[in-house]
Amino acid sequence: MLDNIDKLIIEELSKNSRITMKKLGERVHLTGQAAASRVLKLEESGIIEKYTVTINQAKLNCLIHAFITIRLNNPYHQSFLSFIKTQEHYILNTYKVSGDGCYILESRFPSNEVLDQFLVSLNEYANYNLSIVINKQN
Amino acid sequence: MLDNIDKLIIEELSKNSRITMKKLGERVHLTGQAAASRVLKLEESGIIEKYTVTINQAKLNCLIHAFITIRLNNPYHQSFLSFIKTQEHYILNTYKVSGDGCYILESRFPSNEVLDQFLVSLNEYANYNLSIVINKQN
DNA sequence: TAAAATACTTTCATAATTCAAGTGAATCAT
DNA sequence: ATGATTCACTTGAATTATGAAAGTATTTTA
Repeated sequence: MLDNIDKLIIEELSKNSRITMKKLGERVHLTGQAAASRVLKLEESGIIEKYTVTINQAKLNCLIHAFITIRLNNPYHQSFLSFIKTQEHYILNTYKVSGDGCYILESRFPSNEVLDQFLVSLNEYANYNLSIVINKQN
Repeated sequence: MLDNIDKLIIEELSKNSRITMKKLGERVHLTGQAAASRVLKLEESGIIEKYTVTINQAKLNCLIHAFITIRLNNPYHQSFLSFIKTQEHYILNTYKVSGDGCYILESRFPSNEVLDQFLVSLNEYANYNLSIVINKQN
């Protein structure tokens, strides 16, 4: 289904999604038009989901990066999930998981104070386990 | 440092980093040229780190998405970290964390068999705790 | 083996980008 | 206060990329 050229295209777009089709074509030994039509197919097939940007959160004063494992005692998750939706400013990702917890949240906070406030509110809905990121390995 | 227009620009680029500068300008009521020069500044200041693409891993036959919490018994992490580097095909991200574990790995595997093999190898270096993602909440 | 489909190239009109020059407002030194 | 500098922007023009259409060669299908 995906040949080597498609894989190269995905690799190049992962490195820099704003590359022009012409240059992308050069990298994979195709014309810009041929590259563009392959990319269009990758989009239509849903393999390429979206083009996005990675932001240095620390420079935006979101210094605290944390994973929060959630344990819910009751089977009614909706109120917890609704609460999380109100906090979307801080929550990068919410994963429903098997294993130790019910959910894993990936989160960003500008300060310990804000994190503390969040955790106090969170505690009304769930027990949690906090892992603060010290460093992301390259 | 960042005004509202910059925030809007970051938001738009997060939604679609392949937007043309002309259209991006329209969204924030600027000319394409002005939008491009703001984007350039965001890049030079390091706030925009890179433009990338999100890929539907399931469609690439990487069906299993898991978080693995790592506990190391000994203080010599290097052999573990070297091992992880050899497995980069499966490891999306490695975070050093405070809290329950020493590291959190975000990983992708094409099958249970491959995951099993990985865990067997991993066990030579560390104890772990596996959380398989059932679902990512929108 | 003929027809159809696929993946590509070439060509060209259209559109976006980039560069240079110019405007107006805010800041700064005198 | 005022002239100079800087800043963020616009305008205009040359350069470059895109997208559509037509054409080619190879593979697939019936």
